Amino acid sequence: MKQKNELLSKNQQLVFELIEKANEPLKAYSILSSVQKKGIKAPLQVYRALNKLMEIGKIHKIESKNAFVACKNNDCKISKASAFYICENCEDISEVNNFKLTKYLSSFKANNEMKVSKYNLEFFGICKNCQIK
Amino acid sequence: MKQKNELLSKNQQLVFELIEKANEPLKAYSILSSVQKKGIKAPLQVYRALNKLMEIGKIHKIESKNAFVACKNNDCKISKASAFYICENCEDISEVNNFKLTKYLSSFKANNEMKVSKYNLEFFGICKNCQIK
DNA sequence: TTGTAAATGTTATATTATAACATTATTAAA
DNA sequence: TTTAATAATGTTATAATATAACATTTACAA
Repeated sequence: MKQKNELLSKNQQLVFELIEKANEPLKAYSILSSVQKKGIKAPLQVYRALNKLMEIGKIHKIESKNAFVACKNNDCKISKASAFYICENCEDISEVNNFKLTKYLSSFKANNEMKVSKYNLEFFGICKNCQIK
Repeated sequence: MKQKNELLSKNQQLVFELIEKANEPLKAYSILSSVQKKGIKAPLQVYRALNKLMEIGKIHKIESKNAFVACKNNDCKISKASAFYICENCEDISEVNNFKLTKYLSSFKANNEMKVSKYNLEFFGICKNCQIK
């Protein structure tokens, strides 16, 4: 099986390290400005790395925010199934790691409408921390 | 209860009619060019109408496509819970109308992480029609 | 009738993403 | 080990998506 930690190219490595170390989703142009010291000069170089990283399941895109996070599910099988909690108050985003949910959605078939090969789910609400305040 | 068919303003009406009649998700600038004959001149006028229509649940945004569709679930209760099938072959998009799924996701709580008030789910795959070909 | 919120109109600009084309690196097969 | 194919890179320009800021008008409840 293709491993998630297969060798990354130079640009892919730079972009991935940045995303992995961040404790929040990063936007493409913010990534760009962070890696400009390291030789990446143009948006396209970032987008190409991002696209590749998504393809191999090392990162996910938070569609509603146009931002990118490292995959926390260290299992390449579910790299094409992503789910997130997004706090509407503090903007904190975390990946849902719930086996039942993954199983339920991955095998979801309604009226035989479609062979589902991938999904993305974004839950919005108020996170635990913000509920206390 | 606030009705979904509450009175819309002029611009909101124009934009909504267009989206409702379309048989595919529409993009903001495509909407703009369609309504330019009818007095709407600037992107912002379209975006403002779109935002309002989303707020009251008459349309949804397909986040992965930056496109907008009319809500097919004629029940305002679930206007904040949207799910779609997206065919990766023909780009056809349809709203999932599955009570069990809605119920499952609306009441989803994992580790008490978050009070979920809204979600968006996008399934990708190959639609029935494209599977035949 | 008047004050407030919502909607509109308008110009400019910010943000996100890809097209097109030239070049270089990597890899697998002959 | 050459060669051919694929992937990755570099670069400039531009397309596509979305909001800021400000002035004005409309709707409507107090």
